Amino acid sequence: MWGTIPGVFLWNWRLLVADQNDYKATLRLPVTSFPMKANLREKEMQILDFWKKGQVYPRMRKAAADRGGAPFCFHDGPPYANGHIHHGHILNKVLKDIVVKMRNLSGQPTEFRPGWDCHGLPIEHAVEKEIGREAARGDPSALRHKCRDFARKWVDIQAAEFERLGVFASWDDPYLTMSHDYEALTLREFGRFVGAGAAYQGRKPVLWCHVCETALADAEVEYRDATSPSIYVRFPFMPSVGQKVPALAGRDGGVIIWTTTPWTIPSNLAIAFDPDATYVAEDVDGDVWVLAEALLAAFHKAIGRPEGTVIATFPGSALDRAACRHPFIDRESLLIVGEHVTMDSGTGCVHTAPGFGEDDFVVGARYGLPAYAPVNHQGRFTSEVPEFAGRNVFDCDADVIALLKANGALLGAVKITHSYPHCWRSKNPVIFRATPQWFIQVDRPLQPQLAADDGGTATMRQRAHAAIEDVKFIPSWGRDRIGGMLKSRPDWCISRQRHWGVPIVGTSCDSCGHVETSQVLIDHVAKIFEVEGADAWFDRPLSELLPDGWKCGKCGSTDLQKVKDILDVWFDSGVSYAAVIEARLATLAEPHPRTDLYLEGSDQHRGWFQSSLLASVGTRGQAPYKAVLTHGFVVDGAGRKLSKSEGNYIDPAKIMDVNGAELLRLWTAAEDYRDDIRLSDEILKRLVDAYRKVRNTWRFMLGVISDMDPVSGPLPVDQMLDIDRWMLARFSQVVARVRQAYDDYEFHAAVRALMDLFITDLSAFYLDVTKDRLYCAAPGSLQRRSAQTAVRRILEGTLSLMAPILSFTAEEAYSHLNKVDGAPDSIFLVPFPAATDFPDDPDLRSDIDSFLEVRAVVLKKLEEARAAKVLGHPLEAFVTVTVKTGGTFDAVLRRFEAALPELFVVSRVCVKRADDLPGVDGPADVSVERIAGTRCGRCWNYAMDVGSTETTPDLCGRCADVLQAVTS
RNA sequence: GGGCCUGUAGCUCAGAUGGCUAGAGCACGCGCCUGAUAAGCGCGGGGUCGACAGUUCGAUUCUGUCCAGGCCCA
Repeated sequence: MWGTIPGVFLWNWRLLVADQNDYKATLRLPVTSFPMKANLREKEMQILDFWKKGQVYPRMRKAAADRGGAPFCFHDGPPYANGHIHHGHILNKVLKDIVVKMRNLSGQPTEFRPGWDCHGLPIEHAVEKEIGREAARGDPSALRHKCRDFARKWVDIQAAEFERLGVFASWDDPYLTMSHDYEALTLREFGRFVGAGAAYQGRKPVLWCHVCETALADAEVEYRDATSPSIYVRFPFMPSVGQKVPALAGRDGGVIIWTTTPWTIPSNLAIAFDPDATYVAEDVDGDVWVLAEALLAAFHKAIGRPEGTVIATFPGSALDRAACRHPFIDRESLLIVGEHVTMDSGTGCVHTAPGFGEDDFVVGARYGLPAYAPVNHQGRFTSEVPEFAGRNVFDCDADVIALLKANGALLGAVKITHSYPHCWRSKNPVIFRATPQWFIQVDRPLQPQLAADDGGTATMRQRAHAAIEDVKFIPSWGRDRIGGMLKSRPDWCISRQRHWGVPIVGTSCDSCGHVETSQVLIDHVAKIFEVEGADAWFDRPLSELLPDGWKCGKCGSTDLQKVKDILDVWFDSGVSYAAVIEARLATLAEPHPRTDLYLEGSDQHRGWFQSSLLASVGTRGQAPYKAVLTHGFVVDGAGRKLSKSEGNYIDPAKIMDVNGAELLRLWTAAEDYRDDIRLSDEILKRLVDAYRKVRNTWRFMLGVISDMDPVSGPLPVDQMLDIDRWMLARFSQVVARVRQAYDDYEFHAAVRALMDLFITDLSAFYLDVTKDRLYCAAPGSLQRRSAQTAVRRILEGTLSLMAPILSFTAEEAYSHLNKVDGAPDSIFLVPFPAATDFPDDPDLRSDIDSFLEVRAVVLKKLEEARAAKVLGHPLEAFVTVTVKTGGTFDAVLRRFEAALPELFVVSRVCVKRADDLPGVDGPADVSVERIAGTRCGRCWNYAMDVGSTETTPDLCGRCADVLQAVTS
């Protein structure tokens, strides 16, 4: 153990008779080496060391396995390997730790294999900053090796920080998304989608800087004010408009759009309406204009023309799939509807260029519109737009406006200043530009064998919806949340134009430009990755990576290049089920094994919960998990998000420094994680108080039982006193409640049930009223052993039940317990008690409940007597209780009559009975007076028989007997 | 702006198919003890159940709107 002495106390028998005036030495006061002051900062380090050296985590799992429980499969979601851990990580990992410990102690062997997400932009950025941009661009291999070192460094740091919290996990065997086998598997999983035909190349607008000639991530964009043209443009009706809205049949007119990027007008393919908003057609000097009713006045003010006469009113949905004509290109502009249309500004008719806007792309895709983007990587128009070919798009704004004007389509043009995205490096305004990307198609029918449950015809989206019906969400609204996102999500764009990740393995042909990949190619390269990692794709020439005979599938050329894209990191982590869990579960008899639990913050409904679901449904036809538990975010005492700049940030390192990790563990468990969980100084203070209560109560219990031999000391239950048996019966209720709370993942309810036990039942009642027997009764007497038996069993039970939460303190207290030979050396090897381990006695519990009602009256009367200075200590009281003859309370007091002074902690109790209790509201009429007589010098009771023994005139009969027995 | 969620004493949490003066523990106040002592015990004060409407004989509990806050989108 770690430098403490087990709490066996050797009584100094000679003291018992040393001084008749100092009877204190003849009492059995609590004795323990378990200190009151926790000194957690140092103690936790010793305990961590004990756990590590003692192999407690693996032995805990083995102990559960040896007991034959069904394994529980938990899967850790990988945090991102950059930076120190913060509150969110702590909350998440401690919750997982509680689950893992609770399952093991319940008898289900459970492994916690931690993981880290190692690829991706943030790490690439950090490294790029370190080595300089040019170096990073020039040598992707070197960049990747630095990224690998960087991620490895943070994995080690975070692992140490997590371990410091007392989290039991396989820290020396984590899974890393950058390990060779993981990278090989990630590629293979991509290969499965390729093999199934579910992965395709398409185009999608991404943020693009034409100066840097590169795609940008959201994080690489900063918003600053810019001046842009603001124009209103009329798109002339085509006949289909009149067919949809009869009032417009045969009329000249147009739909009015507004935009601040005139250069995108040549790429317009559609105009989007809000399907539920009201639109009007107004006659303005014989021409009919269509726009949203809500923006009519603002529009006319902007163009400086009075409103016309409204000739028709209709919902936006009325024009769905009608069409207008492009103002200067011979092309249709389809009228469509989309939820993204707002009435904030413009006309409610949104100019839609799917190649140049995210929303435009998504809504356009729904109508089968292509991501038309006739602009090259330098931001210049291609020859597809002959009017502007070769010119930078921003330089063309004025000419587009002029062209519109010449065609009579321009209704107004002004300059506005607004917030616009800029490249964080070149500081230039960026554009959205459709570029070639790789996608996983969501609405494609799955391979029939994967959708067998749905008759073999379901799409991936449909199958995903069906799959979550069979998942338990905790809380249950998680299903609605992920379901809602699933419903409207576009195809999964899995490519990134970056270096630090798993490459999309494929070739592009120098001769014909054909880009291709296949499952055969991928599996071939994956074999190389298994040995060398994904770095091989960057380090080796293509010729060494291709299978024999690989050539362009279109023209047969062998002049090929590597595809340069990498996979989205969400794909990496999304396949973790396949990488980490699947092989382990394959040994089970279940036909479609799934992980028992995923446990992450609620932001992961969009993140890992969903990427894992899609990755698994697309390749296995089922969800990877049976249950999904989500927790809220850490916020301050007022419910606001934590932020260093707001000054409401409490540094977790500081909390650990002052109060130890234990307090953060208690905080995690005590708060209801389904909502956001709050952290403030007051909350921490309250938790410190609660912690001390538990610690002191354990300390007292350890002290009280220190002289009882754990083998020969305890009494059989049927020999125990009523009140001690009651305590066990009450504890059996608590065990049931706590274990239920654990099973339901309601840790705060478990904490509450245990705290109630400690405060209300143990400290304020049971341990208080038992003190007389524990201190004064003869060592080895039935009275003492009866109480000690109850205390010991409850101590052991609560240490075990509390261990998943107060892991450090439970372990520490357990080390101070005098144990049976061969007893486990760690509390984590002691299984949870079962409720049935403790004999319930409903009649006894009910009687004590009634008794406690009477006790409340007595306590109140004692308080009144104290206030009136009639007495101080309750042992100075003589209590008379009058109850109604034949009632419940009569029977109850009769049952406990002999023990009443002990149970009220007073010297004498007289029970009277009456047929009627006039003016009494409550169970009994109670009166308190100061007791006459002499106080026993040893037990301080004012007993009737003090002085009845000649040799000890200052002792009561009981104490005289005790001393007599011990000394003779 | 949209989706999902939350709002009961200073703090953490209970609670009610709508029905007696809305509960607990802690904190706070007052007191006791000094044989759990940087402990232990007792008593007490404290809430317009986020706000406003509606349904109802009756709402904190149901419905709607609003306010405040959180996550994810836009």
